[in-house]
Amino acid sequence: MDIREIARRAKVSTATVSRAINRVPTVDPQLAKRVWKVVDELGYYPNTQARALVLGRSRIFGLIVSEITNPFFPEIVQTFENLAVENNYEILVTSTVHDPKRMESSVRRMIERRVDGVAILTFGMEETLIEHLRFRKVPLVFIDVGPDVPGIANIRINYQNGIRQAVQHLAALRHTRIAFIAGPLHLKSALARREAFKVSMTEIGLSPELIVVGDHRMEGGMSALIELESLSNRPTAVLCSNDMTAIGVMREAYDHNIRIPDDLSVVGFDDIRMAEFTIPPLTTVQMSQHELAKIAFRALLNEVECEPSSQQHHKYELITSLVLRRSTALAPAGGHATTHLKANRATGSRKIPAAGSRS
Amino acid sequence: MDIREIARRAKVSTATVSRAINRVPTVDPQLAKRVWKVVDELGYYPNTQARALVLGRSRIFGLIVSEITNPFFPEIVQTFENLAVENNYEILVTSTVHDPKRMESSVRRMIERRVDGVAILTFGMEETLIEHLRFRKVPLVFIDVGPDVPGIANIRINYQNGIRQAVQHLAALRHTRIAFIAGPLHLKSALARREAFKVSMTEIGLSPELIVVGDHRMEGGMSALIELESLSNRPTAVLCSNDMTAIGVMREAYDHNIRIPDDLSVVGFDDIRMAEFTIPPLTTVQMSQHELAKIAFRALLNEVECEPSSQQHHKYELITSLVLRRSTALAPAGGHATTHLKANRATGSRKIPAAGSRS
DNA sequence: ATGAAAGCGCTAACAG
DNA sequence: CTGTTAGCGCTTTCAT
Repeated sequence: MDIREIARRAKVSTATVSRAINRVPTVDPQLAKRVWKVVDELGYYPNTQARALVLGRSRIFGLIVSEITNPFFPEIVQTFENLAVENNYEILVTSTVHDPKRMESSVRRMIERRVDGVAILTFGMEETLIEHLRFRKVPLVFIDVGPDVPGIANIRINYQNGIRQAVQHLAALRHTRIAFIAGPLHLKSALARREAFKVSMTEIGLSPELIVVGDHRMEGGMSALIELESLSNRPTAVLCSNDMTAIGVMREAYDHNIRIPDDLSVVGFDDIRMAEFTIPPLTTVQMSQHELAKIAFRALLNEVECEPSSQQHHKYELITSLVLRRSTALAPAGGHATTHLKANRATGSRKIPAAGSRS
Repeated sequence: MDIREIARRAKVSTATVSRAINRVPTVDPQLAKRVWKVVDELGYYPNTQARALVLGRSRIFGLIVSEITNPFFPEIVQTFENLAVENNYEILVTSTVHDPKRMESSVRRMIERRVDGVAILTFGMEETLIEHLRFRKVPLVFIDVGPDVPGIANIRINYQNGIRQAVQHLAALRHTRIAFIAGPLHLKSALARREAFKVSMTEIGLSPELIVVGDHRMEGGMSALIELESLSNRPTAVLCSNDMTAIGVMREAYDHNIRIPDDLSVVGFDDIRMAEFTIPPLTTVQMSQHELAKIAFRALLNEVECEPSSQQHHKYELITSLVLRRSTALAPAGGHATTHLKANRATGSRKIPAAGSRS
């Protein structure tokens, strides 16, 4: 069943069918109705591939993510898809799963399907692969790490804002020994977060010395906490480079009978959905996945639908900001309202040897 | 840059280029090499749309899920994609987000893009939409709820196995008042789980009377726990229709100072990734998302690549089974090793009024 | 073994 | 306003 069949049955030419379907205004309403009638009766759907072939535009946007199973991404994919549906686009999602081979195949598949644009929302990406896309003049949008060249939209993340809020929130809670668990330092995003922590601490006269490095996974958070707790000047609060790390910290704390937030305040970063569901609910720096996806999609759409003459600024920014939940409290050493809780807790045994002089 | 350009530069016909690229064995190795050289130099990638148009096969599989943000699905999408990449397929993922309009657009998009098959891994789906697909003879695979007609593969989920294990595990721990928090009962899957619970209880001489209904979301688990705790014969263990419900139960329990598993054992269903990360780690019935995706993909591939003559049985089964973590313990009323913990806990205040005679 | 040419389903000139 | 027709980039007979 193709456009010719419709034409035959409606007793018009294929051109008219095409025009009717695409709602070209100049077509006679009588004929249009006749066409639509047949279309509906037969349940005809135009073949998008053929259409793409002649139009030279596929109406597909590519979306490359690190891995869809990372809780940071599903929200992004969903928003991206919603926007795509609204605008009659299709999306082609691929995960790189941190594998160079997969990154390559991701890019290849995008090119083969002739996508109209690609959002690369991934942590780290081979520059050479990007060249393939650039070479073909495929509109691109990057998060955070994109090369700073014309024709490429970059979404800059303002890490400083949210991290400053987090640090100041903790400071206001009388914390002075605030630790930071960094992510893998070969990632620009992890590096940027750590730097933001350093300046935020320095700004308020605290020295950012308690920094250990994790891996942005729960395991890294778990071992980081152990490391931190074995220090002589243990922290009373810890800011994590992402939420999974914070979840690892809370899990390890649970195993060692360290109470969150009474004994230790913890703050995450990202605000993944799960952050609401942890015990206790996680106070974290939000980097809105919804906003991010929205900006990325708009950037792509803008690049595609507008003339290349109207070269937009190609600069987009995403602000981060703290969302308060229940994983932070007044510093325990201060002798405040939390004191009785501390006393209560003292009956529990902490399994990590206390090298320093807490309590 | 198209196949003609390659042909021109390699001084062969487009037919030869096509044959070389598709590794037709009869092509002269000399020529093939010449072609490949040009292809590599120019970075040529064949246009998949054009290819699909002439071949009549898109090499795209559709994957319809309820919502990608539901933690049950990302794992499935990832596995499905991995398999697709291995087999040179593309995937077109759409979420229905429980919206009839979106279900319709999902199906329409699948048809428009001429997918070679669709896996409908969703909870509930309009029958009429499925007709559109069937009408076009698109190979289909369903989870659990598919109509039992030829040409449609069905993945039957064996709920009974895992749920029986869960119930017997709880019973072995001396629990007798075992509650069940069901999912939305208009879903076949939720219904099946509840039925499995009923027979599992009955099998071992326990009456399945403590059943309340949730919504498969955290909120439902939270209010279900409140409901359960206000009963005169409060349960000592609760089996949940899915993991999100269990997480809601644990969260509500935390707020009311009910300790898991000391005061209340909880078991989930699904074994989503998050189940490992909860506090405490959740004992749950695993319904392997990895296996599910694998079966679905194989079913589709089988349907597409094999002659319709070799009508396979079209029946696939996924077994569920219990995975033990740390959210279950001996029933508190039994006077066992947990007693001292109970005494300890007694100092904490339970905010839900104790209507019955626990303690 | 290779090339010429037809055609996959659709849209957009162009003519009428 | 409508129809005829020439491609879009590719694969595949059918000749050679």
